[in-house]
Amino acid sequence: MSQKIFNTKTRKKEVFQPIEEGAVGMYVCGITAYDVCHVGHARAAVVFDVIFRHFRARGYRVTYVKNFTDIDDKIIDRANREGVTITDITDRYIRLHDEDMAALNVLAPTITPKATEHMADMITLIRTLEEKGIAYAVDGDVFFAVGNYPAYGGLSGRNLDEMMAGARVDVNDKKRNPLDFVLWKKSKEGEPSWESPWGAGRPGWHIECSAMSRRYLGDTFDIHGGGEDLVFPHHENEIAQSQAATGKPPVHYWIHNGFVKINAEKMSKSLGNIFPIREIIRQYHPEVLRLFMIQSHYRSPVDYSDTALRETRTALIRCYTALRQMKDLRAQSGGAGDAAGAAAGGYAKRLNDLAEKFDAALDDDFNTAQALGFVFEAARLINTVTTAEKKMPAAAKLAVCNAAAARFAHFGAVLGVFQSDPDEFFRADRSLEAAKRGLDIPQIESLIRDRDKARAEKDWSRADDIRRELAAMNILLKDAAGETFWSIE
RNA sequence: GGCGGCAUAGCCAAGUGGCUAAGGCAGCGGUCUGCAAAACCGUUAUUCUCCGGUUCAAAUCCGGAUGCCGCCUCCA
Repeated sequence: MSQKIFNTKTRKKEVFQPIEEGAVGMYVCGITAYDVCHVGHARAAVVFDVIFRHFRARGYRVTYVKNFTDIDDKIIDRANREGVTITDITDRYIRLHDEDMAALNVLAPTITPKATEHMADMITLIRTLEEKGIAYAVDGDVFFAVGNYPAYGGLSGRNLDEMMAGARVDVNDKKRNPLDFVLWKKSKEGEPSWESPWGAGRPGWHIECSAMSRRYLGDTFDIHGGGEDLVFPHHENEIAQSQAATGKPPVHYWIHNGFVKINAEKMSKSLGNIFPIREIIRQYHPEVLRLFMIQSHYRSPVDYSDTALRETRTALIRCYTALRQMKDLRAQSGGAGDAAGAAAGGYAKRLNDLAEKFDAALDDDFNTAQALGFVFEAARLINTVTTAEKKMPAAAKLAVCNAAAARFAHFGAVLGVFQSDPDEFFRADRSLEAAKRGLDIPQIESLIRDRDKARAEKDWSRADDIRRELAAMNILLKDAAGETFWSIE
């Protein structure tokens, strides 16, 4: 089974052919470090994290580069407003970014370069373009001449004439063509600047990615990713710069993730509907947000809402419930179990089939939604064995659970979910929900103890009174063999 | 104005030429249970926005209509 990838450049699903057998070079546009990360960043991060994880699970050696843009107008604005240096700003938001990513179980990329640490690479690239007559300097600024690069527009499916007709381009007297874009920008008084052959200035936005991807992955590499909004102009310009400089196409496969909408509206500062990751995970377990992202295909738009997250939480609880049953069963009866018994029920084979289908779904353009379907089927299978199967011998159940545990470890490792111990997960979930509703956990647990006592004495009416009292607080009780399990809502 | 995408059950969401149209949430009936809950079983789209066409065969391909959305300006 070969990997397939939808390539933005050709708008087709293509069979992935790595440049070097068994290896993948992947560059993804990271954040501009001037504010905290929001749901949109979470989606991009999770999407490419799963791609990274899947490639590794399939045995590829992956070099995953994700940059930080740490010099930019927005950063300068913020630094000026706060009266601090741009490094104060970028250090702060890179740190917060790293915290958020860790919370979401996003693996650290192989290399996380910063623009400001690659000035020499950028200047070299711009000089090359200048020497080739594709860039021109005017009064300390350097522009890329789109007219001298005939393939311009190849990624986004536009051509120069159409764009000229569109006319929504900014007016700048220095540019020869309104569509020319800046490679190097002369610094104004008091702005951060770097020395260059064109005087003190700073790089344009697009050049950093051309320079850094080339530095770490070479003139041509396998995969370049980012949000769909980056297709034009950012990635279009990146291709133009790189290819004009090196004479080679920089990227074989372009992957772009879809946007997150908020309650069916575009997320924007003016609508005030930006949800920072750190705010969301105060309300929901981080795996809820993560599962929410992988429930749909990475290219479709997703609509974020509290209702959607609540439903996702219920689905995640379903999985953790299965994992908890499995854990309990394995704890009660240790050992290898009866493999023949597991095989007899057909369970071992079904688990095996599901695991194969799971991997195949991800091979097909990273279809996490489809893969998740098989995960839920596996969860049902576990529940059947642990709770519904009445006549199955314990040793056979144990063997199924052992096999299922290995499968779930794989699902979890690739999707980046199910990373908590089930008891830990429910504890965290209860405490989040209790905090949201202002409920007092020790008080709840004391009521449950009272009820357990009443039940032991077969005082059913007292037990039911307590159940009703707790139900009024949205507390749900589940009487199990030894103890009463509870959850909120 | 230019470029592109999407339309599948009450809701979310896979499926892109041919087995019974995944899966999740919600609902209903049952099993289990002191009562519950969870779990399991069954059930909820004879049909994939609409109209034409291609084909032995289409949700899936082609043409058209309608509706929604994104990009073209900083943006994951």
